Amino acid sequence: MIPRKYRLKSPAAFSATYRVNNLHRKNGIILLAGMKKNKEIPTKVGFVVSKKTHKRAVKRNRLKRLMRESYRLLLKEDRTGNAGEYISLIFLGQSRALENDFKTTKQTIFELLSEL
RNA sequence: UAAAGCAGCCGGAUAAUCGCGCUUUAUAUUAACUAUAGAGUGAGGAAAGUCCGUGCAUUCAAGGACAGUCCGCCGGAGAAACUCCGGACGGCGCAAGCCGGUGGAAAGUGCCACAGAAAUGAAGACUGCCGAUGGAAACUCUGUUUCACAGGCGAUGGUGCAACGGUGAGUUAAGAGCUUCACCGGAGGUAUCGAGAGAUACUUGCCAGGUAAACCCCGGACGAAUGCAAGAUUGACAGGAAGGCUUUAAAGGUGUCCGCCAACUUCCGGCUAAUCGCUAGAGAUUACAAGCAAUUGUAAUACCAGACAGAUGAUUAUCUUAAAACAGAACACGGCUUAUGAGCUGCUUUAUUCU
RNA sequence: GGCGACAUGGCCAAGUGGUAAGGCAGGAGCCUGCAAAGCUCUUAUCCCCCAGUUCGAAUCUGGGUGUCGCAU
Repeated sequence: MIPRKYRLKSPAAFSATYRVNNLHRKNGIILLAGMKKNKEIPTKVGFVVSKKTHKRAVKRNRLKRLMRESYRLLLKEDRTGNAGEYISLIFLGQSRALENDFKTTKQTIFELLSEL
């Protein structure tokens, strides 16, 4: 789990990020990036796996945890690419990504961040 | 040994590193927020489905009548329940055992397609059986056949899920539960046993479909509505509609009516943030006692998730044969139902073999 | 998390316990010189699934699955 100050929290922030519509897809995971920042604040991240993706809460939570852990480790290793230039990021999990293990998920997240 | 039945257990553990939620302590900061460090703690047997029942909260009412909803063998347990335990009866199984929404169809109404003479009304139209009497025919002339018909009968009709108890015999002109018989099924009565559901025995020819998971009748239970996104507090922001003089109609609250409450103001609607609600309980564990059991009582012990974009993850090692199945708390609790992995333990039944 | 509704041919759908209407679409035929229109015929043996009640269930009862909605 990542610390609280790096989390995207308010519904308004989520809808603002969706409006920018800066999409990157790979391997069942979609990355949405918000606007570029003009002052020094932490980049906030949200993780979403909708109920339409899978009915069971266990599998949805599993995917969210894997994505979170991947981002946390990349943040710690300082390998997030240009992600620091954006105000907010959202990772959207889709049904294709449900079966992936941790290593695959981490590699996917890394490649997505490199595309920014 | 094999095949079954019942009851119960487990639902990974330990360590290290990197991390997260909550509580709390210390330090920094005037305080709060926040940051750092330490300590404690952190998903299930179904947390699920939301199928029942409660607590809790708000609004209305606290009265009466009607309606409505639910339940339905007996006894017990329980806060209550489409709940549990013990029994009765019925069904299934060789058996251990399992399953059952199991009051009333003779209070009434409805429905019973097609087929069938007829589908509920105790009908006897029809098809039939018998044959007093009268007529006719032929002959072998005590009679036989045939026609009409008063009457007797309810056996015959093969359709249907179902045909007015069933099967066989007797009786008879023909026949029939026909107070004739045998066996069987049901119903009533009496006696005994049982707390009761009911059981057993004797007896009465008493025997007149099914459906109530159709309306209904009987007996019993229930304040209603809305659900923690209930609701309370604090702070900031900010409305909309109707009526207004009289009459009529309509208009607020509870299922309806009466009644009652509210009536110049009433009704509707809030938005945002924070805090509370929020977890010490019809609770958990252990022991003892009562009871066949469900369950109850007493004592001791500890406090054991409480989030709000929503906490349990990642990597490695060891153990176990293997670490897998179903699956994630959101106010709480009692049940039911459904999903599910690898096994283990105990008892019981049946079959076979050996002693 | 809470509350509620629905499921009938390929599509839209009616159906109060007794053979599952109708329209559109599809197929075949008639008509026409050829088409369109019109006419005739045809397509449900699992009425979302599994049990139960009943002689008989799309319909009644219980359980499950899926889809959609409400406060938003």
